[in-house]
Amino acid sequence: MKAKNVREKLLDSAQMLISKNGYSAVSMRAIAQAAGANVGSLTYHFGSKANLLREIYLLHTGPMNARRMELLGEALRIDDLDARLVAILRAYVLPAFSMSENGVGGGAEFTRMRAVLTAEGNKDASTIIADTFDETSRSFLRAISGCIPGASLEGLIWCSQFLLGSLYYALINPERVTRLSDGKVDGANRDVAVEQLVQSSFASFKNLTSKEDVSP
Amino acid sequence: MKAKNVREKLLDSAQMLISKNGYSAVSMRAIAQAAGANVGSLTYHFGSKANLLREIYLLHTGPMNARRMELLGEALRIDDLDARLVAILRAYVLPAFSMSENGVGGGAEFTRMRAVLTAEGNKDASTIIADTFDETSRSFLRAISGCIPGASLEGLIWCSQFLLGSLYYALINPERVTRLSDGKVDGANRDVAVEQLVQSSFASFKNLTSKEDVSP
DNA sequence: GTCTATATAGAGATAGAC
DNA sequence: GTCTATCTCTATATAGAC
Repeated sequence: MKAKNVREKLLDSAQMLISKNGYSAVSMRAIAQAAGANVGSLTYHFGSKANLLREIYLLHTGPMNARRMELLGEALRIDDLDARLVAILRAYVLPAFSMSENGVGGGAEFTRMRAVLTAEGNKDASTIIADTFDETSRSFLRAISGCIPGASLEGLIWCSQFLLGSLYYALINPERVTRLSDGKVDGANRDVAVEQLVQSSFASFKNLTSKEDVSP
Repeated sequence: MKAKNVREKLLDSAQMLISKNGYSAVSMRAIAQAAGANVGSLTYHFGSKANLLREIYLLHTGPMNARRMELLGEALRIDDLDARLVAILRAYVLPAFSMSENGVGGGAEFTRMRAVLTAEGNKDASTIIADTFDETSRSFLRAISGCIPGASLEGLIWCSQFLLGSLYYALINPERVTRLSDGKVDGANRDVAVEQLVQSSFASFKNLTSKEDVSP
């Protein structure tokens, strides 16, 4: 835990506030205040609010996709198709929920921020988000497809869409889990969330297996 | 398609704009302009932006939950557990995707707006959203539970969380489906989305069936 | 019931002192 | 590199004409 300079503190505060309240609702003043800095320093370091957002993305996208691809590579070495599929799904989900040691490469807060930005459909954000993650998604789609003989493209695409939606919502609204279970299930427990998500989407994907193709 | 008065037009425009861009990003001016009305008329009819949002909710929540509960009642009359579960899931999903004839009672745009508001975590919104839908969710949870012998509460809660997340994301980001499939799958086709979502979550829920309890 | 005009506050961004 | 001060624009909300 080394001391952070103002620039890093500003990036942290921005990510934290935007992931919680959305991009439009968070003012540069609020970001500066949360970082214990001044408004002027924001424009000095980043020039504009849109560019501040871009810098946050640049900090995470590369490392996060690298982690995903590395875990995917390991998963693809598994022979058993079911075990491989589970490993692939975990490779996709894990980096979205937890960061690497150096504090970049994904994590729940960054993912939650992405979820909020996607929902807002913000112009500043969409140009940045655009296809940053699509290449990785395609690699995972191919890998998943290889585990499910006879699955239709339509089914695969929709299931992967539902996987991402489930992932986002688990981070956006964990309170609902706790509330709906009368406190018996903790929505904020991310290890549990990851496992439940992996199991749930595994079942969905497996369900796509061509029904005619059940020869042993 | 009867002629709409200014008040109704303002409600429509507000819902449309907020569902697309988020609550904070949409100004009262933009809402008034989209409705072909004046800013002053907004405060006259609704008093404040927060209350405008409340009125949109009041217009939909009652009828939408009524439709869901009616469809749920029909589903519960089905004897076969698998067929019943599918019907229950469809009863939950359908009203979120399409309105009743009178133009209220849910629909994709209203649901999308709810998704965006949840993501933004907006204060004005959260007090309104709060527990408006929780009672319905609880009824569905009980009904689903009755179809899956031996399912754990934890599994049921998480699967229902993933269902809602999938539903929201299907409406928030349909472009991703189209883009990821190179145009081969149309993310905007809501009939298909509903069926894919029902099938996918059916498989997830069924997967919760206690493995020990497979006596015929 | 709907408009124009306006009050007040806050936004993003800039210039220049230190 | 970080601050203060300020410019300009836009926000919500209000008051009063029609």
